[in-house]
Amino acid sequence: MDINNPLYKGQGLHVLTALFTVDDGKFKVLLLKRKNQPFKDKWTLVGGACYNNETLEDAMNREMNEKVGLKGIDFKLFNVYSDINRSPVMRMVAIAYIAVIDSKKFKFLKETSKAQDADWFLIDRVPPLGYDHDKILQDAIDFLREKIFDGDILRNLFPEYFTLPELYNAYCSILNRAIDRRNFRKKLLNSNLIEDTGKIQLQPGKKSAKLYRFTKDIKKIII
Amino acid sequence: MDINNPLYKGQGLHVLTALFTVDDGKFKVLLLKRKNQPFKDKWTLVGGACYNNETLEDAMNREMNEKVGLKGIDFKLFNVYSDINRSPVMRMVAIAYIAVIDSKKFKFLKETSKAQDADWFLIDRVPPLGYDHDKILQDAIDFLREKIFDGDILRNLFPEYFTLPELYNAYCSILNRAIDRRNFRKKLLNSNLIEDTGKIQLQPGKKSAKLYRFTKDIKKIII
DNA sequence: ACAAAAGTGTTGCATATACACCCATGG
DNA sequence: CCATGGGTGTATATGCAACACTTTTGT
Repeated sequence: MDINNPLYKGQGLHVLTALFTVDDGKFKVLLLKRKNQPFKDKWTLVGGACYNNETLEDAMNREMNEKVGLKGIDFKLFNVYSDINRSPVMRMVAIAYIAVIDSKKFKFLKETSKAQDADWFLIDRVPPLGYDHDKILQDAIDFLREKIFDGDILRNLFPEYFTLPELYNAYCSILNRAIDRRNFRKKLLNSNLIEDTGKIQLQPGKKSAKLYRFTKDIKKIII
Repeated sequence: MDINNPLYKGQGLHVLTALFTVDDGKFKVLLLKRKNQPFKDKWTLVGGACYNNETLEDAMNREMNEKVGLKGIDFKLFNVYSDINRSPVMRMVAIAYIAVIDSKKFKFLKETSKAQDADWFLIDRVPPLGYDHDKILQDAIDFLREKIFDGDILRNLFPEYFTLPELYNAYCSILNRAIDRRNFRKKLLNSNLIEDTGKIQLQPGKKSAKLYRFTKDIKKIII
């Protein structure tokens, strides 16, 4: 390739994550309020520009830390966005990831040097977003709902132990519909996705529940 | 973003397609022999750099035409590759697509201004490729085999009519294993992926076979 | 005793698999 | 009549959906 061809110049890469949680039975997405132009003061998904000396995954980890103070999040690629004018600053192609985390174990920062605010938003109370993030978020929701039974995409929502009713409620919240409890138990227990830990969770005011965990061997989703 | 930050400069985008066919019952991939540096004289997948005034899809169509003279191919995203040194020229992130076409209807050019040679290679007779295309090709094969029953990814392999035995042979070639013929028929005919055209193909030396076509409404694969 | 949540089985239906024979055609 | 390849049905197993009652615990 001719590195001096002007058609190759001035291209950049965005990395973005639609970062979800289920908190108090509610399906939510983490948004941040931008501190800088473009789209200053607008809410967007978590992300930013990839440097030329890092992989996309490294960039996503760095941005997650810089913008909202989160580290060690697993994310999965789900799409790529390349409309020429999706950024008003320069040509930026967005690589879009999805992640689901436990909002009690992964605490975001309300303000950082790169964002003036951040918060969990109910999925049906999302304000208009900057860039093309409205569409990207909707695609991410569709992707998550489509793939939720196909792998361990909820692993980081329950990084340690969990009871089946907890997992069940997370599924129902994300899918926004009731699932049959008995069928859900059978399906999950017959999969090799989760395993019994032998431990019991004593719950005040409730019957005790068995504790499960995600199995170590990752069952990957091919995007 | 600070457009003058040197960390944002000098990034480029590759678009690549692992372009497959089934020809004479053999699963093959289209490779081209590079005319220019880097990797001059090496075989690679079809692709090239994306310009800053076109979408990735436009770039892929243009490269497909420039490098091997093919137009109007449908391709699907399957992965992204961002190792920093995957190109020796500059930082290039590769967006990788997959496509399957009818080698009798889509004729490639042996030589173009951008490639000194091109050819279909048996999938198990692929020479060492330039860039990281060996890995990308292997990922593409895995993806295709994983998704082959989930959508119309073979639509362009049979752009018009086809008989069920023809489709059956394509599946077996790609999967590299025998499928039960009766079960294959039931599965495909019960799906709404293909439909009977009412036409019959008279075949010299064989029993006539019904002709089918892919249905219009595309059943999309969420990548 | 009652309220709240955990836990458990069966049946019917749809889909996937395994498997063998008949039919049409050309030579 | 035979070789080639197209076309078909049945039986079994497995996965999915619908459905209600019992157990534990705290109040």
